[in-house]
Amino acid sequence: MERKGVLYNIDSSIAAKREEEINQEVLDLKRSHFEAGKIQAQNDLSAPCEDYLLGLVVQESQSQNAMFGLTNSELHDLSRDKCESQILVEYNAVKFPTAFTPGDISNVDDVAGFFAEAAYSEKMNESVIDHSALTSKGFSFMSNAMQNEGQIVNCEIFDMHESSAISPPVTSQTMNIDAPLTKKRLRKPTRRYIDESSDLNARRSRKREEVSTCASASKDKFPRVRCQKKSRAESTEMELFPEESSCKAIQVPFASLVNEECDKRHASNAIQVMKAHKEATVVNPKDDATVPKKFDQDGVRRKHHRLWTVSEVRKLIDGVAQYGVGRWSHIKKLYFSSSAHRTPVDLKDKWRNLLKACYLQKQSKITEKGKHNLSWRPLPKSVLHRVNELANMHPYPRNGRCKSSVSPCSSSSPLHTNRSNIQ
DNA sequence: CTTAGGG
DNA sequence: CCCTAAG
Repeated sequence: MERKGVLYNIDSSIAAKREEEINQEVLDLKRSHFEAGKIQAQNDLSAPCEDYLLGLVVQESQSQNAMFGLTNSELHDLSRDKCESQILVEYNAVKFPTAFTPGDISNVDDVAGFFAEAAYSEKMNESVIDHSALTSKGFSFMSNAMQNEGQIVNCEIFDMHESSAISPPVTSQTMNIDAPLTKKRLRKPTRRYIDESSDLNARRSRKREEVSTCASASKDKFPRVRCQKKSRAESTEMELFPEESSCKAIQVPFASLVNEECDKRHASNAIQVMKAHKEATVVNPKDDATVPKKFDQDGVRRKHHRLWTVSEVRKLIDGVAQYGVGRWSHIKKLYFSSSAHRTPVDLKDKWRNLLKACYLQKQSKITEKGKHNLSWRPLPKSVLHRVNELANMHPYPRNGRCKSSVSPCSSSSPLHTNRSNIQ
């Protein structure tokens, strides 16, 4: 208020006294207008004020303006500010001690309706309308005026439509006041339910609950709905993201697991096809497809199926070529040290599967059937060829003889050393 | 702990 | 991939 400073500089006592007089006049007039029901909206609130101030200023212009050196517009602004703020602050001080601040009322659509409703709410001393309801209404009102997100978030039990739909007639206010109350009574257990469900889910180490900062009108309905309905979609969506590198426990319902496995198989097939395409020329694409593991509810039941990439298969083949079949731990240390998964047992199983695939491929080649099994089709022919060679050179212990007979020393390049001893 | 083998 | 027996 620099103008006030100007006033005080000129003559503090006179200025203060004159200001008080002006404010008092404004307040009295405004109150009389309001109580007479003439003020019903923001337009009505400001219009009489300005009209009055115009007259006041005109009147003042002869005496006070000359004295204080104030222009008409300055005085007009000064008085109008006080007119708008103080009268409302006074009312708010009575009705809503904490809900209002001066100046927030500028966008109010229906002042009279709001005040009338407030008065009605105050009249009802039933326990149903507790102080929180009143306060929340006040906050809601203010939020509506300010369009402030933070305020709206704080006011959780409020429906914006009801506020904007409030109309001056007192008869309709019972409906307006009853609707939020019933909703509130219904929503309270909802919140508890949300907490409980979220705790339950957290205890099952499943999904996290997102805090919704949405400021929409019906946001109060969202948490419960999302908490229940979103679980299915969100669970599948969450597993698509790699959690921690250690693949800590995430549990999924069995149905979800199955479906996702199917989806992953398709996706990985596409990836493998691409890799096979690349593999023709490129050496080793560094691609450990980060597929999250799956665990069962009781703990580490089953890792999610991590599909073997072509590069992994090649690494495995190289390892087998170098160390021989059966020394899976060594192969794992040398070739799969980077990947935490792929235990030696996994390598062994994969090798077994590779041999099986190779055998099936040979069989299908013999029968000359065009239909290939989809499971091993994405494997490039070079890989299968090498598997075949290694299968001949290092026959699987179960099928062939003992492995020591064929792999006495780690032959670095087993390309030509394969005699057709045992298929 | 590692490996082989069945499921 | 999981589980287990055997070394």
